Amino acid sequence: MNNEARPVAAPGSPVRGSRSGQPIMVLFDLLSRRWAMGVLWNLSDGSRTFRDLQERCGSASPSVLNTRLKELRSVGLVEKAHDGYALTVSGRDLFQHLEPLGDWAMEWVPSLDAGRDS
Amino acid sequence: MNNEARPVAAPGSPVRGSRSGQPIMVLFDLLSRRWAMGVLWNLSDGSRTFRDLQERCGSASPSVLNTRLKELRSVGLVEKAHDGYALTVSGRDLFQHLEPLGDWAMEWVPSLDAGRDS
DNA sequence: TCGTATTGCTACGAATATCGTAGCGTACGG
DNA sequence: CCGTACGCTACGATATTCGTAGCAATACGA
Repeated sequence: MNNEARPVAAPGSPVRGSRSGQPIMVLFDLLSRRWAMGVLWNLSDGSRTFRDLQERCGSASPSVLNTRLKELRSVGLVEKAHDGYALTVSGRDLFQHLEPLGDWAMEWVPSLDAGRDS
Repeated sequence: MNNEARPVAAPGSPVRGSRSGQPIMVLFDLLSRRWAMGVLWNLSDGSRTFRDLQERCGSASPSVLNTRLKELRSVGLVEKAHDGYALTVSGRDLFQHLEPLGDWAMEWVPSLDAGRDS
């Protein structure tokens, strides 16, 4: 199959090219997988079902979504709740550091149009 | 060719599945491309040459690196300096929101080993 | 002027990741 | 039963990334 959860981290050993094994690169490696951040973001305000999550992530394919969920669960950022998936304590902790990006993005995005042509 | 800079954003229109067009999703879409965050991170403490960046990014292939650089430049986060590449003002601004992740990662990574087997 | 080193970058086939769609098995309500 | 929603798997088609080779331009010393 193609949607196996790729190993995450093992800091100090090369993962997806993060040869340095620096913690931040391990984290970037994880977060830069498709929809990883989107899942954290969408779980931030409460637990959601698999299919709900799917919609909110631009109809991401179930295989990738499931893969991301496995990975995020394997590193203890996400867990299963009786009513779907939810952030763990450290998941919420990480989200707090992601949250400011939301405000930043809202100021940044308009400046994109500025340089877009007409 | 394969290493064309993919369009970034156009908030409101679907990009790589970010159907919502929410600014944060536009940003996530950009940042989750391979090495995007790594480039920002490695440029944070001064300008670097193309090849220097390459090394620091786990020997990322030149094609991807160049593609990322094009994209990051096209959205005004990175610019060419006489001695390589450097963050722009808003690039540094964004980095400030990324930086706390470094500390977080250093506390988080050890907890990964804990649950890794024996 | 001739190496030769370094730099920025392109080319391109092979390897991976992601998408899109179909569909299975379970649980629940009517 | 029947319909619906759920979590999730299967799998071929696409898209992205890797790995390696190599070229043009610049800089440096011999």
